[in-house]
Amino acid sequence: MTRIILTEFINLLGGSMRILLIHSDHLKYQTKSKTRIAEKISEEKKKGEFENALVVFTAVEKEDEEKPEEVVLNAVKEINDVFGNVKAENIVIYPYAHLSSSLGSPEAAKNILANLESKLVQKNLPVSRVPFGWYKSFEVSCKGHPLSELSRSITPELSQVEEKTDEEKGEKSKFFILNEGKLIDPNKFSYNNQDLKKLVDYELGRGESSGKEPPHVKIMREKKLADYEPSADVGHLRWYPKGRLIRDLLSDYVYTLVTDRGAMPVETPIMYDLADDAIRVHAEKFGERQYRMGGGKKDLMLRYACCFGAFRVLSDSFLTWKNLPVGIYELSTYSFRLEKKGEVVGLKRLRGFTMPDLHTVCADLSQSLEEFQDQIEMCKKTGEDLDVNYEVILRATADFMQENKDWINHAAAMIGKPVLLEILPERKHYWICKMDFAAIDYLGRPIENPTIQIDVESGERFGITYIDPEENEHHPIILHCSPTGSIERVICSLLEKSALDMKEKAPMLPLWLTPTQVRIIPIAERHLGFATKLAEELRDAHIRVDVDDRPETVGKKIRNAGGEWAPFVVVIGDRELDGAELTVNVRETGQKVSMGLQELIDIIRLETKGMPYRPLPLPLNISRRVNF
RNA sequence: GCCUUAGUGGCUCAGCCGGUAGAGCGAUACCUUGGUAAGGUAUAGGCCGGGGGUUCGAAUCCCCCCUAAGGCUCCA
Repeated sequence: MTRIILTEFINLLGGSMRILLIHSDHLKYQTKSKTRIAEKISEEKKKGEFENALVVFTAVEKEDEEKPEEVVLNAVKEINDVFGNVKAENIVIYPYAHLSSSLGSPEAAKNILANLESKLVQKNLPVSRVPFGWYKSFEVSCKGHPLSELSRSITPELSQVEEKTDEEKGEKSKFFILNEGKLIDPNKFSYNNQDLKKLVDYELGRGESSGKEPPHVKIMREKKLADYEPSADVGHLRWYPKGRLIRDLLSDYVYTLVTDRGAMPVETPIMYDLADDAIRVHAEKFGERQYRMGGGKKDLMLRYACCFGAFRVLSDSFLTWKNLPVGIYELSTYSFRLEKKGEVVGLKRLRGFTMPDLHTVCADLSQSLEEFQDQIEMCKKTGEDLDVNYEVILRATADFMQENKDWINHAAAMIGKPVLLEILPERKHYWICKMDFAAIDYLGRPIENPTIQIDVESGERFGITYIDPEENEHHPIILHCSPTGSIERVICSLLEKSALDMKEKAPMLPLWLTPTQVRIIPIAERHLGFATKLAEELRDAHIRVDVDDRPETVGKKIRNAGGEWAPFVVVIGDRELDGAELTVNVRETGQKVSMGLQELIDIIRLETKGMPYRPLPLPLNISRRVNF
């Protein structure tokens, strides 16, 4: 690992002292033989071992010879800063010529390093220096935390330290609250909406952490929706019938939502050949976070979204201006992202997840902006249908912002409440503008759900073209949109919301997503026949119903029905047998209501109107049900 | 990936200065045929996360690994 980083680092050429800082559990070295430029050392310096050490691999370059004092001062400052941050116990200066391709003279280097050592000693720091000019064997074990590997170029300019980590950091984004066309400093905005405040706090990196477990994890297991699968990789779930039902209903929902608006469903492979240049370049942006597959002759990666499949379909299609805009939709069962282990949590962050992915090909920017607005409406609608509150972040590059101020204002106004606006100084990724919708979880942290992005790179990269009325070829602009965000995160949001509700009322899922909509409880065995007949009628009316036929007390069966969040519970005894109305326990209100069967059917039909339906894929009788 | 904490019947947990593995819920059987949030009795169920070590003896002590939660970082 260390070797890889060293090699990469050498490629960052320039002129100035090069240091590579490794916070290590231990460093061990042993001198082997002298070179011509070896410094004289005592016997005890010939080997050394250090625990919890900040190892400073250092190369002195030609340029440093001009202003050695300044270089040393700046290096001392930098090393001291990092030392304080990582809380190491030792500092070890390790001459490492291979960091530079423009080395200074050995004499100058020896002086600078010795000087560096003595300056650090003056600051009472526990510093040691490894001998210069010897061939040495060494062993270093890197701790691996975020600050444990840093590389720096130290220049002679006073207190100017050029930071060169793996990721070149440019200018920072600017954040505003955008409300009714006005930009307001997030720190000065008076928040009526606590969810927006939580989102802003989190985005600006000052969300407080309560150290609690997100409640949806417990609920998803308790309700037998899903569970971890220990025999798979971390972050891959097994889904039980009730969870699978909810997933299927959500899939049906998004399918209808997008196809109603003209998108065409496709299905594409889950793995791609990295020999394809476009795929490789696009995939490289995802860096370490891809699942790779070897085995055969090909180097394959598992898809992290449907982009590749959609782009390949589009680039092989013959598109004309008459076709545009055109949407291609796919539900990625599954998408794969090799998230870091510590980042994987419940339904919120997975390595294998299901993402509705809509790609819309637009002729030009103005067409894409129009489509974008339609998609804002679509995303808003999902929040209403799922009964989840979204807060919105609008992100744009400075250029885009400049040229499309009115549109930005209009897009924000469509949300109908203040939104967080991030302005990026320059384009970092493939998009120039995106809108993210986030639900806020029980612990006040965002769950990133729907998203819309304007992609200005992929058209060209993947060779997607269309013909305009004059028969000229153009690369289109492509919108990426997930109207709900990943199916798992939707369920996550619903469960987190129910945990919040629990403080005030009985938690439940939206009626159209609830596995058991009506639970029928016969009091004694002689009521079972009537109960079953009733259940069959409800089932024929496309209502998910079951019968608790177990020989238990009514009290216990009521309690169990509550535990399953059944929105309607009907108790059947002699009174009902005699033709009286049904007594229905309504979970939402906690009331017992008398009504006829048809009335119950109508209530449910009305509340689930326009939403997808699937039958309950479980035995009608609870006694026959598998306990997962 | 790193730091911290945890892993004991299906679930929630007790036991943990080493000496035969416990409870409640759930499951099964029987009794009870009941009217709105746990009826009664009995029974079964455990490689104490995995591997190695220390010891006459390990759920318990030590080391490594796996898994989970929290934190750091990150979701292009």
